[in-house]
Amino acid sequence: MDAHDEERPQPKHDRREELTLAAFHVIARKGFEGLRVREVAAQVGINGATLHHYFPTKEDLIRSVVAHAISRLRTVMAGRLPDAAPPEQLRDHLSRLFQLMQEEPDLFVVLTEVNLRARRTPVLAYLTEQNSVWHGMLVSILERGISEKFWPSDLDPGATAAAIITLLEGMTFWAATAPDWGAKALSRLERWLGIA
Amino acid sequence: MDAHDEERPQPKHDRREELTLAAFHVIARKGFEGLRVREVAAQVGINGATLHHYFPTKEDLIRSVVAHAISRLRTVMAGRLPDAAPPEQLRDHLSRLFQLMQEEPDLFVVLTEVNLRARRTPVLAYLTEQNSVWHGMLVSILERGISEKFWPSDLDPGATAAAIITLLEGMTFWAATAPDWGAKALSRLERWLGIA
Amino acid sequence: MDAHDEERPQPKHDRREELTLAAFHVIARKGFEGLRVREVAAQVGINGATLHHYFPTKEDLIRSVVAHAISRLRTVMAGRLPDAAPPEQLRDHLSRLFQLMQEEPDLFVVLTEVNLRARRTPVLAYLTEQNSVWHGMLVSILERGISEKFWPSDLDPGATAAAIITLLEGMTFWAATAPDWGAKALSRLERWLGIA
Amino acid sequence: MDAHDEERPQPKHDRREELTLAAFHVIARKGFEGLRVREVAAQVGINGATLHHYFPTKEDLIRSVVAHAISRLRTVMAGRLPDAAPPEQLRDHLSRLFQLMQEEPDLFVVLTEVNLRARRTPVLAYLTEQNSVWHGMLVSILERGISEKFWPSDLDPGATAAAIITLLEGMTFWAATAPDWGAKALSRLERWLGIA
DNA sequence: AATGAATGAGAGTTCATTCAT
DNA sequence: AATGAATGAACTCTCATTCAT
Repeated sequence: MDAHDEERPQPKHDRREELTLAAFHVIARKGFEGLRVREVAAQVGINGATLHHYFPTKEDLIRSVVAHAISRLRTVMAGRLPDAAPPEQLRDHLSRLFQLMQEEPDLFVVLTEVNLRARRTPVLAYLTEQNSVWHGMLVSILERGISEKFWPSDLDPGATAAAIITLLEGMTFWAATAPDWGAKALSRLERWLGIA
Repeated sequence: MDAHDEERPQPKHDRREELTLAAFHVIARKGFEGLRVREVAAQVGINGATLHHYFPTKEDLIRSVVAHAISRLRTVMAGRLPDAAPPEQLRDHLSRLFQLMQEEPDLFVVLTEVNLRARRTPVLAYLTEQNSVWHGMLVSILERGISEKFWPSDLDPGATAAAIITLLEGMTFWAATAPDWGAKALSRLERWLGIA
Repeated sequence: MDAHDEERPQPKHDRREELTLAAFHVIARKGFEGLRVREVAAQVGINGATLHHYFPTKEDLIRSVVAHAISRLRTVMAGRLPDAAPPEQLRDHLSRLFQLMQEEPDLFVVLTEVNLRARRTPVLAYLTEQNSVWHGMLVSILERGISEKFWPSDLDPGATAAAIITLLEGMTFWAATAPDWGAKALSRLERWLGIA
Repeated sequence: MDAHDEERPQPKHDRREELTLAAFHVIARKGFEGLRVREVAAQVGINGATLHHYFPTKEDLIRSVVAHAISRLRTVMAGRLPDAAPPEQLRDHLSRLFQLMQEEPDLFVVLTEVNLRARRTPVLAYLTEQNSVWHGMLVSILERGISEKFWPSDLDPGATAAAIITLLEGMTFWAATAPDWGAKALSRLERWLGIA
């Protein structure tokens, strides 16, 4: 009796999502260089012109992809384990990110593309700010850990946060190419941080 | 017979270099997405059609850019201080790379672009192999350092090399965006490695 | 049975008029070149598809606009002062037309557009015939004026009517651009006709 | 021996002219509404893309057409008979314009199209200024004629010039539709001006 | 009566590449 | 070696129109 209820959950809003995801995967596979609105439309099974019904402009579509990628990342990055000890929080954070890299390498490919593009398209510049937020979050974890004596007081939180981010950022490249190196680099980092 | 040889040292070879460099900078500024052969030609002061005399195909031009970028990198990466102690060698290696990032950020922007592209264009795949060479070089330095008691024997050379590479690779993004963070991350790494 | 008749006087006929007027103003502002059915529909507050309920085709809409413009013109051109002397009739005719130009310049802009288009769209060709009617009307006034000795017998009614029409037609362009020149030209004409 | 000299007088500059003329005729036949760059290119026998080699943009092509039309008009309007008496000058001016209308009705069709468009495209607004120049020229002829007693002193030069322009402007419409009316209107005007 | 979704035909424009000179 | 001219294929985007609901 509710069998056909599932056939179409959100009759029309689906399309925007479908298109965004399709574009997302095209970018992951071919880069911005290889993004063709017609292909995206075709993958969803609609006419190329119809895509413009949902995204007036190619840039609008791209913006939607970027928003999707960032929100996907943010979901995972969101601070968890609020009551745990700082080292535990940090390890949790790193392992969750690493797991995401394994499970959704495309996400990081796209984010890298976007990062590169952000340098020239000011509209996407707020993506760079995202890093500041990330940095701030790590610093606060580290500072708490220092004040709670988990880490020595001569550990510079800012520099350490920068090192963590830099290393993770670098792993992006490897996620697809040489995943084992990524894992090794991460475990090495965790030992340096004393959270292995 | 060699009197007029000095009049024009590399009459035409110059042009290939000029074009390669021009293309290099266009890619750094606008990415592969924004590379137009006409613009490259114009920057050198020749007609777009003439470019095809030197590079029959756009891909040929790109290949030349990639070769240029890699050779530029290799020059700096080439092992120096053969007689120095391993920690010294490692520090020298890192500082030279870092210096290059400061002085020629474009080089790393282009390398990142290429890296991304290498995933889909098999022709450029050999760039990835380059990383293996780099990794091997670091491993050999580390192994020598361990055997000479500069580093503890439980330091995994492979993982540490991976961490170093990953962190440096990640710095690429920051070279232009937040150079100070890069410096901080590097000094943090050097302290971890005990070579600060 | 007619109680609820007053609730909505012309339920749907209104819409046709609304749309016609909206299209009329779009043409006046942007010409045929800039006429978009969607914009017309939006100005009336309905969906673009709905417009096709009232006007199956864009051409149908245009035809309605033309009909509207002509009927508007005809209302003013309709012979008045049937009992007045011919010069009086002529002056009345001219001044009424001139007043219309001042008050509704859009009407003449649209008519000019239509005139231009009529040359290629035979459907609108009957607009040109309209001029014949106009010409005939002027000739009859002039002939009556000659036979009643208001004008000399050597005044060629056909040529004079043609001159009047031509001059008024030319004023169309000026109505918006340089209204004072139009007034001057008209008073000059009236003096030539001895009806100033 | 010089037979093949005539084959190609201006090897390349021809094309711009060819294209301008082709576009000119398309506009005359179908209006701005019906101007398609591909058709223009085809009429000259070149690929649609090649047109952009000469006119980067459709607007550039249109501008060239407008410039052509205006220069064509100016050539004829240029003051001649500098030593003749004012009435003679005026008659010459009118008859030359009328002749042009007969011989090149397309020119006036295009000019009307442009005039209409000038109202919305400010770039073409200088076309309207052209009328001021024309008006000034007529005023100076009339003023000279008045001071030399060819016309009564109560003839308002400004108003008369406006009437002349207006009437000629109106003839534009008729040039193609009903040429005989144009001729009649003109002769009527000449009699009013006493230059018949 | 009204709509959102969808479409096909085409528009202007871009671009790497070719070719005659 | 160098060029201007030319091209074909492709791209994004527009728009009147249709259709199921």
